[in-house]
Amino acid sequence: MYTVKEVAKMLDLSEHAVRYYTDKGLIPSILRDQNNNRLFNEESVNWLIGVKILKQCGMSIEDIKTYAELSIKGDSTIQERYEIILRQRELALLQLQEAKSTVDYLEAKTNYYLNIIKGVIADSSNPAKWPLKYELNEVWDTIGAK
Amino acid sequence: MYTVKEVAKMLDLSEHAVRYYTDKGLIPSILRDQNNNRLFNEESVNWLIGVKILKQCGMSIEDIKTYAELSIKGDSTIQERYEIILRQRELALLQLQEAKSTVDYLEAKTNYYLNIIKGVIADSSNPAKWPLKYELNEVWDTIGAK
DNA sequence: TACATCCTTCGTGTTACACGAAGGCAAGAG
DNA sequence: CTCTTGCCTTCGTGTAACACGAAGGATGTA
Repeated sequence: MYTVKEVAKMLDLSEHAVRYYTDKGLIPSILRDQNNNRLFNEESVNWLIGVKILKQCGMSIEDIKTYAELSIKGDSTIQERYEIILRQRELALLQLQEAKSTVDYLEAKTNYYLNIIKGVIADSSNPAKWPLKYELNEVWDTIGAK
Repeated sequence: MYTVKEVAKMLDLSEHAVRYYTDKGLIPSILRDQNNNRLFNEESVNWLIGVKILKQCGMSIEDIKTYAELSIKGDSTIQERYEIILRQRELALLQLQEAKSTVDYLEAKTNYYLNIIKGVIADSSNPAKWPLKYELNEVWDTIGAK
């Protein structure tokens, strides 16, 4: 049996977050002691782990709750759960693509700055007047145009 | 000269977002007509493009504002801007790693469900009692353990 | 007994907008 | 010359997922 503080430390979550999850009904097996303090047994800890993982996958609290409720209902909901995970996977793939473009863009931008700092681009014409446009012309047009 | 509606459509932003950015001071060159309507010239549009890109890179409005203000100051701030972009690149790399793990996890989970649905795992012992733990034992322990 | 430490609930603050209300201005229809 | 339409404005509240702090109860120790 663990307290909020203990599970928070165990799972590297904030105590606020742990209370928030329990209050939102994401940990159905949560217990209370005689002073109304939250108590986590092994099952509750496992639920919390599941919630944490699905959150890291980008699922909203609402969706996680839906998914958890389906899990409780048992095998008859497996198809439905599968479809939720499928949709989430599609989202994750999109996010992966975006993360890649972002890294590419920022790499190009660091190189752009490195060149300026090293003096490779000696003539920075009129940067004070069009600072962002200047960068856009140099970097964004080549990278941001995909 | 473009109205809010026009730039919003041009850059695929919501009108709400465009007004929000101007109100936050991210578009210093923004103009107003005699009826106080926002008007965007080419410079303002370029600023807006820059803001949009940095937002996609995961920068907060505050950080974008800081960066924009440095840009206005001119060449003397190049080093500082470079360091901001460097830090942002580190963040982006982290996010890329997370995105990869998330995709991996969700791929494994879809396969897990596919196996169940295809009946490969015939004995689902006591899933109603430990639904999430069941999944955790099957999938998370292998993937989530990194 | 006093204090420190844990827990609780409750209420507000945060970010980056979304949304709707209420109203100003201009142009075309009748 | 009004009426409607359509754009724009500001202002105010709602949202997600917590963070944070206040106020207060129960417990343990000096």
